[in-house]
Amino acid sequence: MAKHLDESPSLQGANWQHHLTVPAGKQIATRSQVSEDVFLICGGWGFRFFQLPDGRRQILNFLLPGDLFSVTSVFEERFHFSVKALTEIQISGMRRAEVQTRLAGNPDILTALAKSCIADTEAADRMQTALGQYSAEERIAYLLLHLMQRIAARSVISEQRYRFPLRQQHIADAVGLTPVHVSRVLSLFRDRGILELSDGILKVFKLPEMERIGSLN
Amino acid sequence: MAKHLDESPSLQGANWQHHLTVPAGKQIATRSQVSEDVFLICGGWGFRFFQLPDGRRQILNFLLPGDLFSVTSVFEERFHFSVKALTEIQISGMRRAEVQTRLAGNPDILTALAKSCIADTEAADRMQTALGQYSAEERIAYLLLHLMQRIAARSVISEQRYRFPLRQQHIADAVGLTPVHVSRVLSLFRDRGILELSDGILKVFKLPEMERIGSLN
DNA sequence: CGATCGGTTGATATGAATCAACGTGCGTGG
DNA sequence: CCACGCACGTTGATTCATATCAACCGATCG
Repeated sequence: MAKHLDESPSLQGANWQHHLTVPAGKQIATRSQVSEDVFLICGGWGFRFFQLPDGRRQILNFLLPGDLFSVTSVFEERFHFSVKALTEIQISGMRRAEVQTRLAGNPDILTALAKSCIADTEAADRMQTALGQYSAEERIAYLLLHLMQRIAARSVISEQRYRFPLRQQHIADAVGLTPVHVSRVLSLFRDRGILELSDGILKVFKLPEMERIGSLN
Repeated sequence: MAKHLDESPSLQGANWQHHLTVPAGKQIATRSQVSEDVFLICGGWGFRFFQLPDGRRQILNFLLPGDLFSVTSVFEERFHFSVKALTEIQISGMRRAEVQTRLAGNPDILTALAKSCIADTEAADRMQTALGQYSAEERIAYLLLHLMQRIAARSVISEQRYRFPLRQQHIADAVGLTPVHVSRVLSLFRDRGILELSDGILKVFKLPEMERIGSLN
């Protein structure tokens, strides 16, 4: 990645940090790739995934503004996953060495990282549970609820209308179903008046019903 | 937990750390429980899991000697998961406050925690991929391979014979299948001469074949 | 000796995958 | 401006993988 960046020498003293904009659909990082930088999402959506040799792909999570690609990249120079832009996306890269020296001198950063680690671990555990134990309906409801929470934490939402840039293929790859089955389940939810998802907008009509289906307690 | 421990006042100055032995099958920690301690497995096997209200259970991972229950417990006093002893188990509990003060003064501890976090995250990502994308055979082969690696990292193994205390129910709960299907798949592996699993011993006859089935690349 | 637990096996049911066709909107190039 | 291709979603028919239900076995234990 770092190779492509505009070093922006005009901002003197800031060469440990850089920003860039990536178009929708572009792959940003690849498994096994080594990078000197720790990346943060500043705007737009991305996702982290594993690509299997036979074409199957598992989306591990979606990256929203404020997310690091992964807490692990603060310590590990090699990605163990790939990352793609879902929408056009702004990312900020910071030199790992710089992040680490700041970390050593500033306990607040450690606290922030720890918080992030806790949140990621819990989210991963819950998703693992959803994939291992849940039916198709439950998984999809769970994914939507989880993303709604994350969206709502970042922007005010009204009338249960969420900007929602995932295609059905992304939902499928995240919850381990085929796109056609995702389509069927979403149609079912629509028919039952629970929610509607189209044109990048998710509208929720029966939140309690949705929680009954997809909440992981 | 801490309530039950023998405070062992004979070891003066060591009241920030204590050890205990737990019998097989006993639950050690429960979701939402608060603890002052960070726990480490010293001997035996345990597992971390989510219990769903309807009885379903997802085993998140298995805990082997040297493992913390979770890196997150160093920072978070509340467990977001439950833990059970699989075999009889020895665990060591350390006061979180003490761990944190040591952490502040000793970068080696931070490095160790970071390593552990990286390993856990990668393992979780891989397991998530297995659950989302893999067939029954692939999942079981993957789980066994993963555990074999972890066992081999802790003790010399010879002749591809592993001490393996899981019941089929545990395998089922870890990979999201029913015990009867686990039985069928294991029988199939046995019939094909790939491996044999019984009496707490896993014997692997065709490692390459197993890796062909269950390796996550 | 009966009860319980863990595993095996067979018959059947079911949820999701697969295969295929079709519709719609959209961008692109003629 | 139109025609075409392509991405995305929908729907129907069928297949397939795994779950469910049930019976049974052997070992272990009180």
